[in-house]
Amino acid sequence: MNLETALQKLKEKGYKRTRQRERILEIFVKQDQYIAAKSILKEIQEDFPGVSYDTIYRNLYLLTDEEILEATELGGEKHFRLGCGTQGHHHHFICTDCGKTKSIEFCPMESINENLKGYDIENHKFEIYGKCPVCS
Amino acid sequence: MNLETALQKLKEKGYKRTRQRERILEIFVKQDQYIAAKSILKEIQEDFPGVSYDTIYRNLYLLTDEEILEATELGGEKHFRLGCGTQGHHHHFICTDCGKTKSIEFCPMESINENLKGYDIENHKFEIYGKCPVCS
DNA sequence: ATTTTATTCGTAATCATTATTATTTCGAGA
DNA sequence: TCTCGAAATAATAATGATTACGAATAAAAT
Repeated sequence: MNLETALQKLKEKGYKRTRQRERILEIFVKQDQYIAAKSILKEIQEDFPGVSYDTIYRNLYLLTDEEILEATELGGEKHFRLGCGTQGHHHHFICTDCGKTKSIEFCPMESINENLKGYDIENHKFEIYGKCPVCS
Repeated sequence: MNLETALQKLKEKGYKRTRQRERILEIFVKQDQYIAAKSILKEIQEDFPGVSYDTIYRNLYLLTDEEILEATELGGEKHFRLGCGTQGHHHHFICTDCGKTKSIEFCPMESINENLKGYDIENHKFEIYGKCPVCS
């Protein structure tokens, strides 16, 4: 996803186009990997010294809700990356060192055969963690 | 695993048998499911009103290191349960309303057949989200 | 330009977890 | 049984990530 597509998506939902929001998106467009809130804050502070965690988290969650970003948890911290909306449903291997990912086409929901009668399934998460070839 | 086996295991390693440690183990033996540190603390405080988080975490990690407990992360909190021998590795359906979980015996890692050569796999997560029968 | 409303800033609170230090308890050996 | 040193605990404070809040600001609608 590119910057303009993401901004367009926000505009359609009635969200305002702010400099901070733009800057956050830029970071994700540039770096195709999972990034921690802390790193986002640090990078944004170069342009907006007064930016607060409130702004960072509010936007990260907003963008995640709007399915522009995807979230996961690495080492006790939430990390975010640009969504893969166009590429169809898939999962990821995630490097716990650098945050880079590799797509996994296999989806466990296709193979699962458990008795979940009465359970209303809305979503699922399947992720493999470890070290990528570069980091291992 | 039963209480005596676990205590025996600790004794062999030279760890002392304390009332708190015993009580923590009892809880896990009685409830065969993942439990958060907070819940352990609450239950222990009925017998030992002054027990501190330090004691809880120190023992949970000790027991995990000694492979008596297993740890995982659910909803941003570390959870622990008795190690294999009773139930084995499994995953969860998690209700997004009430937070209750249901065990899923199926593990996608057994069925996956992707090319991950060069990737050092350390861990994985498979969770299904939705509404449990009570909440749906 | 004015108004409306979302968004941000600055700061404080919260929550889980970890660390510190003095005190207590366990249990091995006398 | 008693004593003693090591281990464990209690009480509390610190940390780090995340969330919350009121006042101020900025985007966009009229």
